[in-house]
Order: sequence, then C-alpha cells, then structure tokens
Amino acid sequence: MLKLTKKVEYALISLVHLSGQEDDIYYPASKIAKKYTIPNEILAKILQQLSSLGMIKSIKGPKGGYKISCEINSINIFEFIEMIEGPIGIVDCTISNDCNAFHCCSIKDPMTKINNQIIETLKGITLDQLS
Amino acid sequence: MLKLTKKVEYALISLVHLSGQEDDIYYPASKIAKKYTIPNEILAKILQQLSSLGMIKSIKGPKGGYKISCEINSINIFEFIEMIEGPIGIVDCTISNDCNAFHCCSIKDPMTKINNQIIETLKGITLDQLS
DNA sequence: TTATATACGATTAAATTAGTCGGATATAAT
DNA sequence: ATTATATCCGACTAATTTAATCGTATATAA
Repeated sequence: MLKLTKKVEYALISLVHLSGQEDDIYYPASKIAKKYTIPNEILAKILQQLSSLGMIKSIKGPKGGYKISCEINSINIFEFIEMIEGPIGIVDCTISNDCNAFHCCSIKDPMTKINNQIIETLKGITLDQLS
Repeated sequence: MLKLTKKVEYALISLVHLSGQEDDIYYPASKIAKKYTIPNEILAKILQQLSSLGMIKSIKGPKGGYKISCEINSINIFEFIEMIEGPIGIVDCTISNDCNAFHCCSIKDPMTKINNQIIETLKGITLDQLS
C-alpha cells in the first residue's frame, strides 16, 4: 500500500547511474542490471521506455548502450512517475469517476486534498536530488 | 501505484459515518454497506477490526451494531492506516532490509526522505477533518 | 561472420488486494 | 422456546496488479 512500483524504482536507479557517467560513454543495460541486481529483460524494457520518452539516448550493437539526454534537474519525481506509470491517485476517484459510491461518497474531497498534498511533495523533488 | 487499499477507504467512510450519528445509537454494518455500496462481509470484518482496536464499540443481536468510541480529532490518518494495514513505505527498504540491492542501492536515502515527507503529510490530517 | 547490444510484442508467474462462504455466538422480539 | 438480526472469526476463492520471462528482429563493431 502506498508503494512505488519496481519499474519506477529501477528507472530512478538507472537514471541516477547514467547521470553519473562521463559524457561520451554509452552504458549497456546489462551492466546496470548486474550492478543493482535487477533482472536483465525488465531493465532493458524500462530503458527502452526512457529512451522513447527522450530522457536517454541509445546506440545499438557492441559498445552500444544508453546515455543521459535530459536535464535531470528540471524534471521532478511527480512528472517522472506519471510519464512512466500514468496518473497518481491514492483513491480511484482522484483519477477517474468510476467509483460505485461516487454519488454519495463522504470522503471524496478530503481524499483529493491529501492526494494533492502528496503530489506537491513529489513535485518538490527533482531527479538530480536523488544522487 | 501509491494507492490506498479499499480496506482503508471503507474504514474511513465508516468512521466518518459513525461519528455523525447520535450518541446512543448503535448502527449496523449492513446499513453502512448498503448506503455506500460496500460488500457486506468485507465491511463487517473491517468494523470488527476497528472494534478490536477500540475505535468503535459493538453490541450484538437485533438493534445491535456499532458506535464510535474514540476521539477522532486526536487520531491522524498515518496512525490510522498503520493500525489497520501495517507500516507504510513507498519502497521496501523503508520498512525492512530485505532489499537485494540494499548494499549498493544508490537512492535509498532520498527515497526514505520522500517517504518521511509523505508520512508527515498524513500525520497532519486528523480523522475528524475527513467529514 | 560472430558477438554484443537495443527494440518490441506476447506470455507466464508471483504477489497483493478484494471478495465470498460457512459456521459460531449473542440478544431482542414474538 | 423460537425466530430473526446482528456481531464474530477463520478459511477459502477470485480478481487485479505487478514482476518477470521468452522469442524474435534489427543494428553494428570487431
């Protein structure tokens, strides 16, 4: 409950790692996976997603891999999470309206407030603050 | 991701509802379930748990049910959640140490900080603020 | 040509969460 | 006494979400 997914965790670890590399090095997924004990195929996919989001650049083949291609100090964790996992909401009705008690739920407004506060917390932390 | 469980939701709705009742009325689980479209058996169990935690009192039999027996303005949502679901942690290593990357995880400290900030947010809201 | 690496879709497995079932006890009302 | 209503409690099943695996294609350096 109230947990981040492994996907987000792995993505953050990878970004932090890549941001610490020298500028012209392409770092392969397999090495990151090994270093942090992350399953290879999972990490590969996550890096592919980060690549398609434009956060990292890739080169195929031997000596290939990934390198950072964004300003991690201008991206906050909230943005980041929503980019790779979609909308954040501690209860369903903060995201959509398909709540069966929707018409009479007594705690919708305060829940929305709490949700917004958590979002503000996450917005207050940029990716570079993770290293 | 970052969601509360239905159990917590149902418990909060119930508490708020019970706190709005007259002082000497015992309100049955079935009525709350019906009003908020919550499965009967699930809600029954949750109320039993709240009862064993001393937050509500129960009376068995016809005309029985539950009534509030705690000061909801002195209990915050963090306490409440941990009472009924156990420790909150956005990543595993904020709760226990069984993280396979534990020895070399690069983002443990910042994650702990974020977790603490979320906890502070939840501590800042008492149950009476939900109604 | 081979080895290394990304790209990507489909599938399976594991874990968590949600909901159901069955039976026991207490008690008010008839 | 009997019945109906309600809490109490453990075991079980179903559904959903999350995590991990498999297979195949493509690019490229050596």
